[in-house]
Amino acid sequence: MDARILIVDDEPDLLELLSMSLEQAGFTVFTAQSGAEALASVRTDRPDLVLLDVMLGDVSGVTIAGKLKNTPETAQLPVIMLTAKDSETDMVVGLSVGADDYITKPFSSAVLVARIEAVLRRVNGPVAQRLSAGSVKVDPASRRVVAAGKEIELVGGEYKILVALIEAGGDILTRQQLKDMLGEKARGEQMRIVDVYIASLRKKLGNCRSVIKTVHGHGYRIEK
Amino acid sequence: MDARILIVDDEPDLLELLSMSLEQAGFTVFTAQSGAEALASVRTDRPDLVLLDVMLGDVSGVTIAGKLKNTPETAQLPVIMLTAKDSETDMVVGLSVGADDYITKPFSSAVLVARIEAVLRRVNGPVAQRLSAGSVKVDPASRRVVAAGKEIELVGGEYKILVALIEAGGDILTRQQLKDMLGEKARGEQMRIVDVYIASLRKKLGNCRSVIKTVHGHGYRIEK
DNA sequence: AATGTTTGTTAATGATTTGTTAAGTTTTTG
DNA sequence: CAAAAACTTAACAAATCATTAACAAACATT
Repeated sequence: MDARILIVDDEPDLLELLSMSLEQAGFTVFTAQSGAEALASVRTDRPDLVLLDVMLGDVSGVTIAGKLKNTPETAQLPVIMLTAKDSETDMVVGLSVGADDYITKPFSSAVLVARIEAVLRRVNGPVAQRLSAGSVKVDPASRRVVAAGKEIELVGGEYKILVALIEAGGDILTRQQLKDMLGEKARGEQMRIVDVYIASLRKKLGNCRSVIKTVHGHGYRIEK
Repeated sequence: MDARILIVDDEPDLLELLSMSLEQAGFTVFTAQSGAEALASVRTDRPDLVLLDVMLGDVSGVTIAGKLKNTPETAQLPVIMLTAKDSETDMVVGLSVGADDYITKPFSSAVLVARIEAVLRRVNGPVAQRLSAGSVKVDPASRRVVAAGKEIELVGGEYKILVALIEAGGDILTRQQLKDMLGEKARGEQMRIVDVYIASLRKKLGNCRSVIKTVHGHGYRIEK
C-alpha cells in the first residue's frame, strides 16, 4: 500500500505529526495548510485520498469537501474528515457533502491508518470500477464520463459503445459486436447505427476523439 | 471462450433464462438454487466463475461471496454479483466482500456475457498470443503491428500477407497461396497484386524490411 | 554481354468502406 | 396526450483500399 495522501490542516504541529505517522506507514504524503493550497495540491500532486480537517482558518473543511465532490474530475477522490470533538453536526454535515469517512480527534495513528486503508480498499475496490482510456474516464457507478477533464453527457447508445470499447482493452470490436451491446431487441437490422453513434461520440469527445480508432474493414478499437 | 459458470439464484425462471443465455454464448453452465447447493457445486463442478444473486432465500448472496473469498481454495474464484435495482448498498457491500464485479438488474444478455468475459480476461490475465518475426510483432486481437519498436499501420492486404508469412514460419509461400489469403472472392485475376503488397509492406517495415525474403521463381518467406 | 523472364516500384483508377448530416420513427417524459 | 429526447434509417460526401498498368531493376540462361 503506497498510496498518496494529502493532509489538509492549518495547525503546523498536527500536520507534522500526521505527516510523520503516515509516512512511516508507507504512504506518500503531501500537505496543505489552507483550502486554496489544498485544491492546488489536488490538481498537481494527484493524491489518492484527502485527509481533511473540518476546522480550517480560511475555509471550512466542509466547503473544500463539497468543492471536490462537485467537480467531476475529483468527485471520486476519497475524503476522510477529521472532526475536533465528537460533534455530531460536523459528522453529519461532512458525510452529507460526500466524505467517505470521518475520524474524531483524538485518535491513534493505528486507527487512522486502518481507516485510510479501509477507505482506499472500498474505493479502489476489488475491481477497478473506474474505466479509462487515455484522458477519457468513465465511472460506471454514476454513469458519468469525463474527457480531458471536462464532463460530457452521453446518450445510452454512445455510452454503451464507449464502455464496450474500453472494456475490450484495445482489442477490435466489430460492428456486429458493438451493435449487440446496444440492446437485445436488436431493433435495427443495419450496422450503420454503430457508425452514427461513433460519430456523435467522437464529436462529444472533442480532442479525445482519437481514443477511438477505426480499423478499416473490421471495426473499432480503443487506442490507449 | 468455453469457461464453466455457476449461476446461483433462487428463482427458477431467472435461473433458466440465464442458463440458456450463457449456454448459447458458449459457456458450460451449472446452477444452484441455494447457498448450500452453491458451495457444494463449487467443490464438485469446479466452475471458473460464479454468478451470484444478492437476494437468495436461505442465505444472502453476500454471505456466500464472503465464504468463498475467505476460503483459500476458492478465494481466487471470480464472483459477479447480481443486484436488484440500483441498490448502492448492495453494490458497496458486494464489492467489499470481494466480488469481482456486479451487475444491476435488469441487464441484457450481451452485457452479462461481456462482463463475464471481462472478468475472466482480467483474472486469467492477458492471453494475447502474439505473432512475431525478428523485431516485427503482430497482435491479432488489436490488429496492431510493431516493427523495431515503432507501430506501423498496415492496410488489409499488407496485414494478411504479413500474418500468412509469419504463420508459415519461414516456409515459402507462393504468390497463389498469398493471393488466396487476400480474400475468398479473388477479385483480381493477376498475381501482381501480391508483389504490390509486398512492396508497400517492405516500405512500411523500414529497417525490418529484410524479414521478408524473395525466393526467386517461387514466392516469399519470412527470415526469422 | 545479350536476351527473356521475374520481381520492385510508383502512380492512377474505380470500388468499397467510413464519416457526417439530416430527416423520419419510436420511446420516454412531463 | 403532447413535447422532448433518443433511436434508426437514408443519403451523400470523404476517405481508404484493392487492383491494374506501366516501367525500372534484378535475375537466369545462354
